[in-house]
Amino acid sequence: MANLKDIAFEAGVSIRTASVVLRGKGPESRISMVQQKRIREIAERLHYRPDAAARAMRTHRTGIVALLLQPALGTGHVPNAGASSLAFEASLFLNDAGYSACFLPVADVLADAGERSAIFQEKMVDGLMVINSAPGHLRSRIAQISPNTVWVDHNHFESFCCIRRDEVHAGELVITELHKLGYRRFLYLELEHLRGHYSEAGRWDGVKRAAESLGVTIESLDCSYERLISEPPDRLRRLEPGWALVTYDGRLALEVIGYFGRLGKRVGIDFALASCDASVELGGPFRAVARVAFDRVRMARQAAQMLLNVMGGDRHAAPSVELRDHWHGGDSAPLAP
Amino acid sequence: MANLKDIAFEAGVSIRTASVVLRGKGPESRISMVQQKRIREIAERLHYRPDAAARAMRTHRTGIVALLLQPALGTGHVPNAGASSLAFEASLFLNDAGYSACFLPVADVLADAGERSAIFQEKMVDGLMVINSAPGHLRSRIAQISPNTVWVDHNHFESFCCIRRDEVHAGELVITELHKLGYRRFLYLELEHLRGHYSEAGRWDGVKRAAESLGVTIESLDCSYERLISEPPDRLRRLEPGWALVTYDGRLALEVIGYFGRLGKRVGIDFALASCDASVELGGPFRAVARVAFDRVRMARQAAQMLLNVMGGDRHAAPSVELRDHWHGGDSAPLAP
DNA sequence: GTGAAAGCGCTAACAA
DNA sequence: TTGTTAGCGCTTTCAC
Repeated sequence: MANLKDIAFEAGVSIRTASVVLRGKGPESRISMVQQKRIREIAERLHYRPDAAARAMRTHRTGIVALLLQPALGTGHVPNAGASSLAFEASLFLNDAGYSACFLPVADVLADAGERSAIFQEKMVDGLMVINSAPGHLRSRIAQISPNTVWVDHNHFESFCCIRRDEVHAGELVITELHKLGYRRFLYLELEHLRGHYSEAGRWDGVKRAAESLGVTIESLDCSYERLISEPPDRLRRLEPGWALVTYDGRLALEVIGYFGRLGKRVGIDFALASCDASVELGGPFRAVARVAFDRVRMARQAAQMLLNVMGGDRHAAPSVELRDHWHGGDSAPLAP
Repeated sequence: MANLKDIAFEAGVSIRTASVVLRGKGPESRISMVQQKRIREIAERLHYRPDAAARAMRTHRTGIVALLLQPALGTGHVPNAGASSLAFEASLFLNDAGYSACFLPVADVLADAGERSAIFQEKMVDGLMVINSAPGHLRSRIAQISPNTVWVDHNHFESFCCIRRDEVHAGELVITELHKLGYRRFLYLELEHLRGHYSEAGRWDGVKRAAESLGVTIESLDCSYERLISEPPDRLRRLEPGWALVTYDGRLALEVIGYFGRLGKRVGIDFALASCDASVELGGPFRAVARVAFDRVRMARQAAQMLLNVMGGDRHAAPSVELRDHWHGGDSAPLAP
């Protein structure tokens, strides 16, 4: 495989000239257009491709960032749909800026030194994006890997380099919007086994606070995804008309639809349903379920931009933000009967 | 940040000794245990982390592999659930073998030279895994990037380095199993706008062939995901008892459930349904839908192992395979009435 | 057992 | 406007 020296030799110029031209810095260095064209042609003819390692060694920039993800509950090693779509979208923005994104399980960072992925044992990444994982003792480990870290949708939240959703607002929004539709009694469904993610407390806080300030009835019910099917709680079966079901996330909403569907009950007709989160699970035929919308593309773009700013050396160009979502009426929570 | 020279100086040994010890080759080089321990302690104290770029430059191995993915229809830039879970699982196996996986859109490879991601313009990856994408003119481009390529679930299939599902068998299996349950009339739902993926022809071939050889009735119906909701085909509404619905994939099955659910009809009770593919979309409350199961973890492991073999220099240790799935009865297609 | 030194391919400072 | 050259941090051969 041809290298710069070969190109330079073939073109009868110095290595520097070849390097400058092939990096696109020809104009700045005022190298004649004829030379530039010739050198580029020769490079192409010899199938020249720069050696990323050599460049990285000189410039102390690898062009690689790591996106840390946490496997979803009960799915082996695959992150939940929301986190992975966020990662894919962020990855694209980073690509456009010349970076490549490695997707890695956050557990690797916490592992003992010898067990960690090469990418963490070695000096390899220019930056890090931690997505949607709960463990708290991550910070010091992360700091050792790269000072350029952005925390996305994470419990850890400080003045800079953090971006997440305003979960309390999401909870409040669901209740106030359903209240406008005439609902006065709410049953909030949350996960039985909490992961310790801030959204769990946040959404319930918002829901409860809004219900209290509006003076309406709010009950809560714990349920695991699986139990909704294997032993559906009595409280659900006894649900009377006029009550609105509010779920912690899209997955629970889906389970509810499945549960009632098996009884021949129709969402939005026989019962009202809204979700605090519009994750990808609520796509497909359930895209019209009432919920707080969440623009993951926007969040991904902002997160990527923050990381780019930080890697550019300007931490202060990445002030933390909490994003607010808007209500998406859908058709699963029509006017209260 | 400390480098090998610092460690060697601090320990009063040569750079070579430090290098050998810290790479864990101490025993082979018969370096005294005392020295080894001392050097490792010093490295830890100085927070030594090897420079991946320098190592890569010397060894001509970067430890990076790229996983090429194709965005799903209508989802912006996110691959479908099946492809991404496969990628995540494969990524884990590669991690264990010391590699880090960059997730990249396959479109980058096809882009013009200047538009391609740095990772493809430069010499950066040790290997490539192409997952589930249809474009045919990919091969020559891929060959330029890395000779170490494994094709997963892809139209391209030759003697080595390819792994995919036996789609014809999947189609046959659905029909023969439903036939055993007493069904004699089948309506096959497929996508209206084909992507050109081999599974589209394969599943239909299998379904049709099995139906013909069993001498039963088979009809097919084209439908897009969206149209199933906006303008549901008349043929579906007129579906009589005794017919079994067979869908191309899980997403279509989900749309069917949604469509009938809106009419208050229950899957597995009011109509029979089976899917040729059990993608992640059919998780959650719909995990019991009858289908051909598909063990993506197994496929991911095999694909990763093939890639490792090829990168190890032994292409012949990676013969192509077509994986067969088994039937998963579920509860959506009970004994025919 | 250990050390000295060459060199991987590239960039950038300096020289001409 | 272009060429020369010193390293970046590591691995590895060879000499001791």
